[in-house]
Order: sequence, then C-alpha cells, then structure tokens
Amino acid sequence: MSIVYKTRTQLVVETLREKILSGEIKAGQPLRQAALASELNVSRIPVREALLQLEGEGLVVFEPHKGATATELNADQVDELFELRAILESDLLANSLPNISDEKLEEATLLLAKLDKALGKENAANTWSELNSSYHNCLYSGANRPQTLDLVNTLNKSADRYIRMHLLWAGGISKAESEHNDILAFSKARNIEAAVAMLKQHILGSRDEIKAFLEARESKVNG
Amino acid sequence: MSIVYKTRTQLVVETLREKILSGEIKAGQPLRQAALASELNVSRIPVREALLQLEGEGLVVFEPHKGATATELNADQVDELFELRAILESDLLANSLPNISDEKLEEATLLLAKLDKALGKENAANTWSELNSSYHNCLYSGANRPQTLDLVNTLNKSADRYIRMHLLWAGGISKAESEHNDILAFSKARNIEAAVAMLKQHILGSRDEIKAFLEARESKVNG
DNA sequence: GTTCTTTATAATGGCAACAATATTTTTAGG
DNA sequence: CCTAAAAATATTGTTGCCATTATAAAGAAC
Repeated sequence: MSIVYKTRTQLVVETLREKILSGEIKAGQPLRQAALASELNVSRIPVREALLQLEGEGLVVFEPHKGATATELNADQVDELFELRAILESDLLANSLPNISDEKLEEATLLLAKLDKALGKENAANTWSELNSSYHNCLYSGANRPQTLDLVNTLNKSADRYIRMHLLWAGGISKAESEHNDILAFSKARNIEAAVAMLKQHILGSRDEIKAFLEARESKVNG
Repeated sequence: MSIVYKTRTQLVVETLREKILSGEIKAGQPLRQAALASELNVSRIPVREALLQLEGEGLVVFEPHKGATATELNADQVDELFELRAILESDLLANSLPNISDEKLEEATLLLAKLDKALGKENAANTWSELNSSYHNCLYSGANRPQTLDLVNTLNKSADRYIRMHLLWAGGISKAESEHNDILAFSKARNIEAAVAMLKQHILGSRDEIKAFLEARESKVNG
C-alpha cells in the first residue's frame, strides 16, 4: 500500500466516493448518516464531514434536516458538465503544449499503452478511469495552472460515473482509443491547434453518446 | 430580515466568509476551532463543518492535525483565477445573449445604476461586490447553465477579496464603470462578439492591476 | 555551543450520550 | 376522502471525554 489514510474522514470520503462512482450507491439514494457510520465502524462526525466534502465535489447534495442524497444528473446537466470540461481542458492543453517536456510526453505514451491493455480486462472501469485521468493530467502538466487542473479533476469526478456507465454499456469506447492516439501524436508534433481540436472532439463525442443513452433512459421512464 | 439562517453551520459559514472577505481575518491567519466556537457561541462541530465548506470555496485550507488557515493567493494564483473567470464568463455571456430577455437587460441596467451610486459611499466594497455579482449573473441568465454559473460564483468568492482590496487601494475602479456600460450596450445591441471582448478586457484588465499591486507588495516583503 | 533526542503542550481528530429541531408518517376526526 | 393532530424518524447541535498528532521546549550527548 502506497497511500496511508490519515484521518477517518478522508477514509470515509474515499470509500463513499468509490461506492457512488461504481454505482453501488445509486443516484438519488438517500445516505443515512447513522447507517453509514455503523457500516464503516466510525462515528457520525467523520461521516458528516465526508458527506460535506463530497458535496463540494458535486457527488452529493445536502438538504437541511432532510439529509444527503447521491446526486443524479439528467441529460442536460451531463451536457453542461462535458461542455465545461471541453472548455477547460482545451485551455489547459493549449497552454501546456508549448512548455511540456519530452519526458512527460513519453510518460503519456506509456500510460496510453496501459490504458489500451486495461480495456479488455476484468473490472476495466475502475482502473480505466484512474489511468485515463493520469493520461490527461500528464498532457496538461506543462500548463502550470494548478487551480484549473484541480477544478478539472473535480469535474471529472462527477463525469466519471457517466463515463463508467458508458464503458459498461458500450463495452468500451471504440473511438476513444484512436482519439487518444491522435491527441498524443499531434502533441508530440507540437501541433497545438490540431491537438486541441481532437481533444475537444474526444470530450464532446463521448458527451453525445452518453447524452443519447441518458435521454433514451429518461424517455423510457417518463413515457 | 429576508433571510433566516436555518442551521448554525450555515450561520458560521456566512460569518466566517464575510470576515475573510472583509479582511478582518487576514490571509495566512490560523483559524482556531475552539476560539471561533466560543466567539460565535456554538460548539466546535458547526465550526469544523463550516471550515470544510469554506475549504470547498477555496477561502480556507485544511491540513490534518494542523488546522485551518485562511488562504493567501500570490500573484500567479490571482493571475490564474482571473484567467479562469475570463474563460468561463465569456462562455456564459456568449451563450446567454442569444436567449436573454429584454426584462433581464432592463434589470441589469438598474443594477448598474445602483452600482455607480454605491461607488462613492461608505463601506462601498461590501455592497459593491454584491451588486457586481448580481449584475454579472443577470447578464448570464440566458445561458441556462446552472452548473457553470455556480462555478463562476464560487470562483468569484475567492476573487472578491482581491477586488475589494483593489477598490480600497485604487479608491474605485475608474475603468470598471465605463466597461460595465459598454458590455451592457453591446449586449443590448446583441453584438455578441463585441460584448464578449469587452467582458474579457474588463476581467483581464482588473487582473493586471491587482497583479501589479500584489507583485509590488511581494517584492517589498522579500527584498 | 551545537545538534539530536526526549518530553511537554496545545491543537485537532474522534467518540458517545443526550437534547433540540425539522420532517415524515401515522392516526384520529370530520 | 380529506384534514389536522400526534407519534415516529432523522438530522442537527451540545457537552464532556479521550486519542492522536504536530510543534515547541527542555535536556543530554558530543
């Protein structure tokens, strides 16, 4: 184990986040503090504080005296979320490429290889999202914009759930592989415009597919 | 009183945020839970939870077992913060203008008038930032992007401290008034490109002035 | 005198039991 | 069947206590 959890609150945050992202805790489901506390063998205080942190990440909503529920995004909200990602990540990539080191590009190449291998395997979704995040962060490392990077990573925690769903539903994103390769190739060639355009297409493309799936599900529920 | 605070945590959040933004709690200053609790006549739990929420807003940082401190942004971080605002608010305005109603534009005109009147008066900074936020939100109301709007408002809570500092230091932003008028005029004329360009100039212009001030202060401290 | 270790000390992290407050559900009455 | 009071449920908040950790002070070794 490389990571040692210091406080119980952080441990609860990690546990609950993973449960929400994996779908074990379904969207819209109320999160009872007492139940979670006894389930995780902690008192209510770390649970409450963890829920507050998750609210900051957008995975949970708090209503005074009603309690916390896992957030559920509708098609419109997913649309907006991915639009935000597209804007911010494009900006990061455009600012990163002029400064990024060759070592980082090499690192990205290695991560991409791992990513491809992970796609076929068992519980692909878990490892995939982690590697995907590392890959993207690697490409943005030259931007020297820590706050924007933080923000993008927070947004990605919300988006992750839907990306996983997409992975499970479509059995893997066919285009993602080639798009990732294209982004990296353009980056290595220092072709900023093309790389950014491909990144945008990559994000907005997955948005379209996920949105279509959600809309189909919503119409089934309502009609 | 129109607003009734429901939970003590929310009350503590509001109180502490105002103290940080107004400068009563200085950046870098450690925030002792026990001291705050007794000062505000609450127990430590609401204080802890409030500090966690403020951390989510970027006004406070938590270090395990060390405690919370009010965040201090250096010139680079302010730079990045305003850059982020420029990107996101430009996008909001561009998406809002095609759909915004005439009523909202009228509302913005009224807010702008109030804003101008507020500049000369006593504690201008407090009312100014509130009106300024309302004015901008009004212009973005047509975008129909609640998450982005939330995000921008959160970022503005961090930026607010520096805008207030700027106001006090420069005795009022000379250009802001005319820029606000220009943005509104272009918006009414539905000239999206010009309105967005002016907005960007408005945000990045204040960034430059604030950054210059911070850099001067930093070099004075270090040398 | 300097450096390293040890020991205090102060602050945060965490738990348990209880009181209060708000919401939801149940029950009673019309 | 609808409405209002009452009970049940869950969150919110307080107090007191102890554990854990980081920082600072004191002491020992060189």
